[in-house]
Amino acid sequence: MADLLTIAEVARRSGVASSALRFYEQRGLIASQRTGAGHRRYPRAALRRIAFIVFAQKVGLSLDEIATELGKLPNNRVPERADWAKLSSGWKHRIDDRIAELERLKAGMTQCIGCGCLSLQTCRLANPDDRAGRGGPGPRYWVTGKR
Amino acid sequence: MADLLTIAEVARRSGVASSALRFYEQRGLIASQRTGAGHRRYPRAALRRIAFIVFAQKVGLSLDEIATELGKLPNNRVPERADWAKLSSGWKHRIDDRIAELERLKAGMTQCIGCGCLSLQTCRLANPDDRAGRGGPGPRYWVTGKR
DNA sequence: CTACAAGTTAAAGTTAACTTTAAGTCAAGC
DNA sequence: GCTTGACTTAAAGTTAACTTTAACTTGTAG
Repeated sequence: MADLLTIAEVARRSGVASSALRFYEQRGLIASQRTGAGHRRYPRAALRRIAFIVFAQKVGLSLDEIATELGKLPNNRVPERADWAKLSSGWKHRIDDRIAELERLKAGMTQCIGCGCLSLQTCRLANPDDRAGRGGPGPRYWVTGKR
Repeated sequence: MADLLTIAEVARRSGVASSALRFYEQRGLIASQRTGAGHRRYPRAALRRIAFIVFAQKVGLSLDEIATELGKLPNNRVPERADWAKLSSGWKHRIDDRIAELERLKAGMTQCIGCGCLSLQTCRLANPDDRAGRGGPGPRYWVTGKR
């Protein structure tokens, strides 16, 4: 078992496609050594870094945010357990916020829709951040960005 | 106060941009009458339909799915409270699934990362649907589609 | 020596949900 | 008669996160 992994091996073991790995490298999320032929070789530690990326995505972080997080890791040594735990410590709040929003929506299904008040103007459940209140063109509205 | 609303009025009252309303109409999610000049006019009931769309999006439905749901409404009369409630009854399960996934991720932050097992191969938290197990090129993988 | 599998790059394509732009119509006010 | 504001359409642009494609290079097996 070699110490360095090919891109195909990393793809198989992480479940992340080779094309995605190249894309991550291009975005600066991961790095690789090169063989004489220009082929990528990954140290075993890369797998954990990739796992972190997948995990963070599930939590809802964008690749830009993940890149920022990864930038906080020490670059003079291989990160250890405490380093990873430190990065993910802030996620709890984010997850809780999202769960709270979903709970609110769930309550709204029976209460808001049930009572017939399904109106964006008045209903705080459908319109918690007073979306209807914004005037002017303003910044581009992204549904995914709102999540 | 007129019985029919212009697109600007509907946009202001719903918080949904005019361009989005036209887009929804193009997608068959909403409909409008036209004046002699070809301008759109909306009956008051359209506001509730639009509110439903916004609400459904927050729950996580795609516009395609919402279109399907809206197709289940009676078309021989204006839908009433019971009709709307019926449509949204199935959302609870969906919301609960998503909440469960988030809870799992939250637990994984302290357990999985904390214990140092952050590995896509072995960890059921980061890899609940055995993502790493899929072989071959397979269908296109969309992060958003997995949510 | 020739196949073949596996790797490389750059550039273009994909998806959802809209927004922006360009070019034009129409009624009302001055 | 002309400007203004609100509206129309069709088509192209935007964003994130990748995938696909095309053209090419390398190491290894036979």
